[in-house]
This record gives sequence, C-alpha cells and structure tokens, in this order.
Amino acid sequence: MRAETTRARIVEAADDLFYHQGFEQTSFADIAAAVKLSRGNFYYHFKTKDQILGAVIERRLAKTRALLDQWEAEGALPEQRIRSFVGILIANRADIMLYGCPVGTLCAELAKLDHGAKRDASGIFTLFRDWLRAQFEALGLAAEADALALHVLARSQGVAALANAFREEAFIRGEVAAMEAWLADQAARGQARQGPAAQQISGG
Amino acid sequence: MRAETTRARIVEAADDLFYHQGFEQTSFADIAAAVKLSRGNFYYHFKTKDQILGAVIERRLAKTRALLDQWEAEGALPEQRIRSFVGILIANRADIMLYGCPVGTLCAELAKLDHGAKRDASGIFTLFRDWLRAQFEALGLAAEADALALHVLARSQGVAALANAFREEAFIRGEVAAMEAWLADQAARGQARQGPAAQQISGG
DNA sequence: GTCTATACCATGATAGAC
DNA sequence: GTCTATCATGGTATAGAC
Repeated sequence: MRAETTRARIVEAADDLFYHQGFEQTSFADIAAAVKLSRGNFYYHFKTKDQILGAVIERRLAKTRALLDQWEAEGALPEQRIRSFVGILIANRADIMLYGCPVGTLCAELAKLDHGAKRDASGIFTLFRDWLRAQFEALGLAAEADALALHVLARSQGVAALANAFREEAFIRGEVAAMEAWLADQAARGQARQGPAAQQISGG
Repeated sequence: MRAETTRARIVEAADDLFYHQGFEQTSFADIAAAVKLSRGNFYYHFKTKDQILGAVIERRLAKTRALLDQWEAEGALPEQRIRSFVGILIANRADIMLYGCPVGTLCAELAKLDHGAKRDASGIFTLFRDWLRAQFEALGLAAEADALALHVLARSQGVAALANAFREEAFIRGEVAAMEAWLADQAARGQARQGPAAQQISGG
C-alpha cells in the first residue's frame, strides 16, 4: 500500500480516537491496531505522538475550511449560513452527547497538558469565529460582529458541554431553537439598521 | 501527623492537580510529591486512583453545596443570587483562562475515559441546576425554570470553554454583562407575570 | 514500506521494615 | 503512620531484518 494512503489512514484513525478517548489516553498501539499496522511500521510514518497530533489538527483545520465553504455555497443569506453552523449541534447530537465537541474538548485537554499545539487547535475556533463575524457583518452588524460571533460560538460550546454532561436531547433542541430565535432577532435588527436596500445587496 | 489531616491534604492536592493537569495526566507520584509523602505511604490512604477521584468529587460536591448556601444567605432576591453564580466567571477568570471550568473539563475527560465516576462528577452540575431552577421559580417563572437554569449553566460553560481557548478577558466581561442584562429581563418578565405582591413574597 | 524485536522509562500497585 | 524496595504493565521510541 502506498505511503500516502497509509499515512492518511493513520491520521483518520487517530482523529477518531483522539475525539473518542482523548489525546493522552490514546496510545500508539491503539492507533496501530485501528489501521492494522505493526507498532514498528507505525514509526516509519510518524516519529512522535506530537507529529500525529499536528497532522490531526491540520486535518481538522482543512475539514473545517471545507465545511465553511460548503455552508457559504449552500446558504445565500448570512442568517441562513449561521443557521447551518448552529445546526451541527442537532446533526452531531449523538456524538456530542457521548464525547462532547471535538474542538472544545481537544483545546481543553491541550490547555491542561500545557501543550504547544493548543494554539493550533484553538485555530479551528478562530476559523469559525472569523467566518461567523463575516456573516454578522453581512447582516449589517459590523460594529459588534466579532462579539456576536463569539457569542454564537460560546453558546454552542455551552450546549455541547452540558449535552455531554446530562445527555438530554430535549435540552439540545430547546437551546438550538432559542439560538435560532435570537438569530432572527439579530437579523431583523441588522436589517432595520441597514435599511431594506442594503440588505438586498449584502444578502445576494 | 493524624491520618485525617494527611488524607485531607492528599485530596486537596489531588483536586488542584486534577484541575490543572487533568485526571489521567496526574500520577500518584505527582500527588505524593505535592503533599511530600512517599509513594508507598500514599497507598496507606488510597488503594487506587479511582478512590482518590471519588474523594475529590465528594469534596467538590461539598464545596459546591457550601457555595450555594453562601449565595443563598448573601442574596435576598433570586436575581441577586443568580448574579452570584454568573459572577464566578469574573472571580475565577484567571484560572478559567488557564484551565477551563473545573466541573466541565472533569466531566468531559471522564466521559471520554468512559469512567463510572462521570455520573458523580455531573452531579456537581445537577447541584447548580437544581439551585438555579429554584431561583427562577422564585422569580415567578416556574413553568420554564429548569430550561432557564440549564440556559444559564450552558452559557457559563460556553464562556469558560472559549475563555480557555482564546484567553481574552474582554470576551468574558462582555458575555457576563450580556448575561446580567438577560437576567434582568427575565426578572422583569417574572415580576410582570406574578404581579408586584407575589414578587415581594418570593423575594423576601 | 512493512515487519519483529527490543531498549527504556513512567506508571499503578504491593510487601514488609521501622 | 511512614518509609524503602520492588514488581508488573504498558507507554514512547529505536534498530535492523525482510
């Protein structure tokens, strides 16, 4: 099997295991077993565990960029796009209740390990933050766009954390509905500030 | 030194280390070094790591109960009491930016370890949840009190998670201010529903 | 590029002297 | 109640045969 493929399989398996078990708790043997490789051969592809972590974060960054591009293509209006973001809480609810948010839990773990890669991991949050900010700017709320972006991110993180702790699906659905109502309010506020003509331009 | 004292010192040191480094990452040697005990002697007090975890969670439950009692005594009005809860984000902001929320990060870690003690750890959240629900009931919002309690918990968790990821104090302050404004709205809503007379009773 | 074998170390845990 | 000495396990990492 080609090295490229094997490497990709390792990173994919490590990504899942880091999410399900945590970075520290996942051993080389776990990853090697998941891709059916010997531990020795493993080191041909990655010399240290930190290298695997770096590759996993790189993969998550790439997947996040692709996701944001997809939402941008699917949704014409910024409100619709932000709704796509909030929707991942529903779409991924089963995993979230079991393992929490992949980004949030990885950042938290790396912060405790005082690991240098924590900066890179929080870069995934930054991708969401910047993208959300752009959407709120397009809604006509440029002055507070960054604060609103962080607000949406924070509420989503909170829902993920408590969904993981309590494992109540009704709670997730209730909070998502509340966020959607809040979002509609913000959109209306932006439209009122901009005027209807400007909204047509930014939304098209 | 008396066993009671040594045991208490161990639990206190373990509590800090679990918060700062995580449960899995903290070794017996770490705890023994923190309390200046030999590793051998350590096992006189705790036979397994899970026993220490149990004692740490018990300690956190007790401290949480004491904190809730204190807020109940300090604040006459439910709005004031809920404000005390939100205020811990400001009071503990330095630790939160470094290590996240002690409860949230422990629950998340134990969920990934598939550890039986996760139920006990999320019990700390339940203490907050029940207490907050009682406050919202006192505000005259009995029908949605549990949902409002979870909402406050979730937003606080979200703020802690992002504060840990981005380490921006201004973000914490902004979100806390937004929560306080939201809280004032809820209080006004409850008062309008109950009428002024009922508010006097529930608040006194 | 894949494998076996293995060095080396930290960990959780135990036994027994003082 | 505290210590030293010790063990078994499992982890990261390396060397080298095929």
